[in-house]
Amino acid sequence: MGRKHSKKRDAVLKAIQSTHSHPGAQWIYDTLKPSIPSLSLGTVYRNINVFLEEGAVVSVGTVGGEERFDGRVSPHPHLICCRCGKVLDLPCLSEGDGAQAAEAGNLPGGFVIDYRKTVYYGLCGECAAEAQVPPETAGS
Amino acid sequence: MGRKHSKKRDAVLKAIQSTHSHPGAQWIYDTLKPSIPSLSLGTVYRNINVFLEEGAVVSVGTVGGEERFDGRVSPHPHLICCRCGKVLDLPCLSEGDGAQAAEAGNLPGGFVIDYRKTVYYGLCGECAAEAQVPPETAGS
DNA sequence: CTAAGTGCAAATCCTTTGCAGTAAT
DNA sequence: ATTACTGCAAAGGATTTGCACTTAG
Repeated sequence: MGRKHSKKRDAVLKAIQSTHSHPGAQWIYDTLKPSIPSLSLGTVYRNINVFLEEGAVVSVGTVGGEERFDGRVSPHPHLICCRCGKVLDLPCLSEGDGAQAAEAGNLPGGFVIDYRKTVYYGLCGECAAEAQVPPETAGS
Repeated sequence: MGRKHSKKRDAVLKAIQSTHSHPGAQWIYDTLKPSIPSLSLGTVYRNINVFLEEGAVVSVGTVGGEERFDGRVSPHPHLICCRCGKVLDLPCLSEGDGAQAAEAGNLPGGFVIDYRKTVYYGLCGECAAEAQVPPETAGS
């Protein structure tokens, strides 16, 4: 139970917190590997799970089969680009705004809500632009 | 492109639409296998992907590593039990209520929203009850 | 007949785990 | 010393895919 200090764990957490890219495990590994050559992917996974338990990191969800994380743990919605998989924050909206409505009642069979996740899907700026003129289909 | 008729495809769709359990591929396979012994899991997966493209089915998200689907395609929030993984509908709330706010503005870099997914996490009635008196820790 | 659908098994991909060695307390 | 942390590689589980065969149009 008692947790010991670990440079690698610190590095993994810092990597997650230092980016807005909502990274997956592989990204963290690739990013840290150059400066910590002895790092292994298994350690990245193990430490991510530690952070999730501690609440130091939250999961944004799964994009293209890969779980993505966020070091900003205050509840806020996310935008996910269906085309490139980019994940963006939507800081303006509080995640709590609608939760009350649901918590107030109408919940099936005594369901107790803990937290909410809201994700908006669509196209990021770049992909929206490129979608106008598809790569190969440069016709029209 | 032209799609042909397929009894197995029909069966998979009906299976998804006939339940409120928001099934995963394996559940669909297990459910249909007895009545269609020649069914294979690969076919289930292939057809699910067809439905997703067509919009006949939507993905609720990934629960415990498994993707879960919903035959009710009108946007509505879901409840997911963190303990048993059960997925429930929250039919009272329209999924559109908050989307406008986000679509109105403040979107980073020209992001274009297509649709939204809202999921509430917590404990379903049964798990909330059982959580009071944990299986092994029958103390207190 | 031609193209789409399917079973089967192998292949992928992401993630977890067992074990033996390393590091922190 | 004791216990946690880690590398490595194998294991696991979900999903996809190639290929030969079947079936719908």
